[in-house]
Amino acid sequence: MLSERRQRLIEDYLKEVEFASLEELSEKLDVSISTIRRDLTRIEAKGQIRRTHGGARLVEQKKDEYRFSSRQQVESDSKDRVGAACADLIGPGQNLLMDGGSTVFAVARYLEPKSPHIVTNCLAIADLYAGNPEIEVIVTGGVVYPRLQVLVGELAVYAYRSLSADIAIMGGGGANEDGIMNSHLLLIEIQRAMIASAQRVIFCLDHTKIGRRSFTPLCNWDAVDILVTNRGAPRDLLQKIEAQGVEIILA
Amino acid sequence: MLSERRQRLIEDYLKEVEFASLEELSEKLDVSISTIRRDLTRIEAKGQIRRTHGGARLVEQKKDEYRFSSRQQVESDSKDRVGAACADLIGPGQNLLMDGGSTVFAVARYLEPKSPHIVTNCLAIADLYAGNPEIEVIVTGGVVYPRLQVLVGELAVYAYRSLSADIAIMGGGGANEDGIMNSHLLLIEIQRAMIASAQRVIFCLDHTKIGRRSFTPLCNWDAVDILVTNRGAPRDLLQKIEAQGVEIILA
DNA sequence: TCAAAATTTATCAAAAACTTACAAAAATCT
DNA sequence: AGATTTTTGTAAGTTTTTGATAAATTTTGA
Repeated sequence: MLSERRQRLIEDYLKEVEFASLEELSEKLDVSISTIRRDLTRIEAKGQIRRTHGGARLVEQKKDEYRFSSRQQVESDSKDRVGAACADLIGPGQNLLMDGGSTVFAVARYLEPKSPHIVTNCLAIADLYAGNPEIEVIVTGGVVYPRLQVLVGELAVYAYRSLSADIAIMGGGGANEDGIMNSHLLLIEIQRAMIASAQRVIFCLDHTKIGRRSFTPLCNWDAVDILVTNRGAPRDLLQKIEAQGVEIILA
Repeated sequence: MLSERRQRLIEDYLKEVEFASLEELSEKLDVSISTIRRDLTRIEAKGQIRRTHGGARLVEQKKDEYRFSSRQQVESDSKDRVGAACADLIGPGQNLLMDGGSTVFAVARYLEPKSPHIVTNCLAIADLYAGNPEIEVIVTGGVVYPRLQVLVGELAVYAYRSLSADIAIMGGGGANEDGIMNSHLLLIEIQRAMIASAQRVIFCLDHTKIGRRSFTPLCNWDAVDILVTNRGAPRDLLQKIEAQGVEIILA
């Protein structure tokens, strides 16, 4: 049986029963438990289900308001892998500052098991965990920037300035050997406040962003502790970045 | 058995019987008391149940204002009419402060033609117009109050305090001839800041709220300019409120 | 109020489940 | 057909969950 066909069947089955154990799926589809594990990991990356000890459960679908309709689709596989790899770096109960943007949102989707404390100016992230009492979410406040569904302006900057956190998880519009760039001054103002308030700074940029230019310089690599990206990013550029003291993680 | 499946079963069982002892659950699910304890602790963290000595009981659902999903259905027709009537009071381009709660959300749904400027601590309202460039939405910031979809705490109060607006549109848990009440101190703190920053104060309370008590007094009728409610509210009570200088609008 | 009984919390070893690494099998490409 | 890539199953080591027990706490009943 083709793996893709099998994964489709698993999804369908989970939509019926909500939960399934690995053993149950293994018997039903007549493949080993390991194969089921791998399948579930892949399906999870697409966001439809969530793995648990011993099985998997269906993720209740949120309203489609936050679908990042245009961009998320394009490189969603890369973003997902970067998101999962970045989430691995987070310890349980840490204080996180989280940016807007689809890549950072992909990180957020994998954070549930870490029970983090999240401060964000991204409405989608706030919504993601709004009903989950195990995860404390603080929203910065600010003016809603319609295109990106993030909060910008004085209130947002004020909120980030007035606290300190373990880690800032950020995205960007592009990066080259000089540093990171983003598309809008309003966003940069906020990201600078985040960098200033966090002990460690992690940037998540899928491979399409590495080597791409954007409008305004945000910061140079001195300010960055870790860069999470995925295979496909130009090797030579990554080496130049690494030489500037940035730890690079390839998903 | 999967731990997550077991926890779901415990929830379901408690919804039937309201209370169950540890021993009872242990036998029924065929796991040790220790395991049941751990399960209950986890379920409690989600807010569905409360542990007691020797067992656990279902948490009685609050019948107050701030409870979206379930409550919204029940009196949605009343709330809708109140919402539409309140929206009629708003002029184009006015600055509004908007509370959380399902009745105020109903108002928000009718506001689009007015192109208002909205300041809110309610995530649902922020979502509603997040993609609409014609309506400026400012989010106050604050800690997400789980499953109520509102932001509370210092940041929210700070945001409301630091600006002024034409109208505050608010909800509440109940009202009688002495004034308006709500269910939680955190909410009251915020509502008081809203009242202080708005020129006019409009309360939207469907008929089930008029004459009902809630936990904590919020304000008396002096602070209120307009009360929007619907037919079905007790006449004598409305007259007493009107006598205190409140304009009453019956949807 | 005190002491006995019951319940909870903390701790630890065993069992179950997870991850990673690697070799065999299947599928795809040249 | 032969080489390369992808997929699958197995095995070793790690983590999580579970059940049992002892110490601390709360409740009960005189």
